[in-house]
Amino acid sequence: MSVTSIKGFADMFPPESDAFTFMEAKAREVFGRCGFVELRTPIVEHTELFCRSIGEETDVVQKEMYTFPDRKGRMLTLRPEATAGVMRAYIQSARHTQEPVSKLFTTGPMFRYERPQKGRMRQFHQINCECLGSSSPYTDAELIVALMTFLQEIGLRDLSLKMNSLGCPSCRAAYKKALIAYLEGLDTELLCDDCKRRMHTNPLRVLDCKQEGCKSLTAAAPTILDYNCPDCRQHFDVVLRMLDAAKVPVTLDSCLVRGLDYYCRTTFEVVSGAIGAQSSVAGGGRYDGLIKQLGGADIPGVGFACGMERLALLLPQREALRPDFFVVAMGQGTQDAAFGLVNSLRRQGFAGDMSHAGGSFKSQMRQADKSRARFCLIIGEEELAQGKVSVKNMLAEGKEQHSVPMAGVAELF
RNA sequence: GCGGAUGUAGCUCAGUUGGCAGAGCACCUGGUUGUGGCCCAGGGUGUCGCGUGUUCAAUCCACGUCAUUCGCCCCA
Repeated sequence: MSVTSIKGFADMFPPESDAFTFMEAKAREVFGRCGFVELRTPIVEHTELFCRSIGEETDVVQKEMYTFPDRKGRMLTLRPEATAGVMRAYIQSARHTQEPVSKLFTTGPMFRYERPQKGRMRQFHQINCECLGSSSPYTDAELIVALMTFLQEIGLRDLSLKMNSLGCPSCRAAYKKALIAYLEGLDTELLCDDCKRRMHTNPLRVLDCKQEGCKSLTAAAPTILDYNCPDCRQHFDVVLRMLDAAKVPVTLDSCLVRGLDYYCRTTFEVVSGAIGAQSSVAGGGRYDGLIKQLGGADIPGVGFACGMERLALLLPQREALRPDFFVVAMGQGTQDAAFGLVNSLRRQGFAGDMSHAGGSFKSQMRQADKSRARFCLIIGEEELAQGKVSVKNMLAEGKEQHSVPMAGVAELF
């Protein structure tokens, strides 16, 4: 083959494409029930938007974005995540002047230049929900319950919800100080190279390091929850209480630190033990300062993103849809009648097919079987002459078959 | 950006101290002028990823390269 797809960019045929359609439909249904409306934003944005929202120092911005100049030299970027574009659209449309709280749902492809591996593509797909305009902890809880309901309704089990509270800018600063003091008190030579650097630039990320050495060193580190100020603590307590009331099991994880700079207070992540190294299937949190930081009003928000490729790896196998019929045409002049019958049935809302290539009777019967249709509709010269169709139930064991008028076939379904 | 593994038929994979290229599945045809699945019999022109080297001879050895994949990292 001369031209192939780009590394990390996948084609999807059934059953994978069916799985994606299914997930999107379920998401619209579940989140729609929870009051979310669908927002579609462009795939390409000004590069600056992502630098300002995700954070200039993050890995995503530093080395993972698809950034390029357009024909007039303006720097554009293929969105690496959805939240920034949603915020931009929200601010640009002055949505907050039309409604006090906006609940927005969006889905589509995202792009990051990373090394592909299981559950990680360069073009990947996310389902996103953002709730803007409410700082209530009930909003955090509602969003998380909606997410867990969605995951349950697409058939996922054995997921765990990890939660943490990063506090507000002021109490987080106090925690950072304490954490740095703790880290400096350790034998820092035992930390990995990344963590030696990170402990000053972004000390919270040291907690999230996967290296065994770092893990054991940080096991006794001060916990961010202990440093949450009374307001933050109370906020988080209400969230946890509401999740408990909603029977959503939660695991507190003081090491859960999100990779994007804009998060504060509630953060959460849904992980699976069953899909390899890329185990995080959904993640999100509160980002109260983000809209203001992007030039909008001082409006709070919470949201999450859900990785569809990773969900697809966990999705239980679903049986493919069974068509209602397959028409077999045999003999002179039968193909026109068969073509008409297929169209008529399809217009009545039934699903089915026929072979346009003809072929032997046996060949057409094999196609009928392969299509998994419930009924095989046979039109031969004899049937044609009588205006009838022989109907064979393909799911029955024996040779059950009977003849019905062509106009009355649909009644059998 | 860094490591490991793997590239042989449409798919999953065998294979040879270096000597004519294999299986299962799938697909097609037939066994039955018009009855699928099960069974049986047939049906393959594969640049053995690509390039270079070693050799009388390379799918096999060496080097390079590209691709895929699993990890690291990062994140959904």
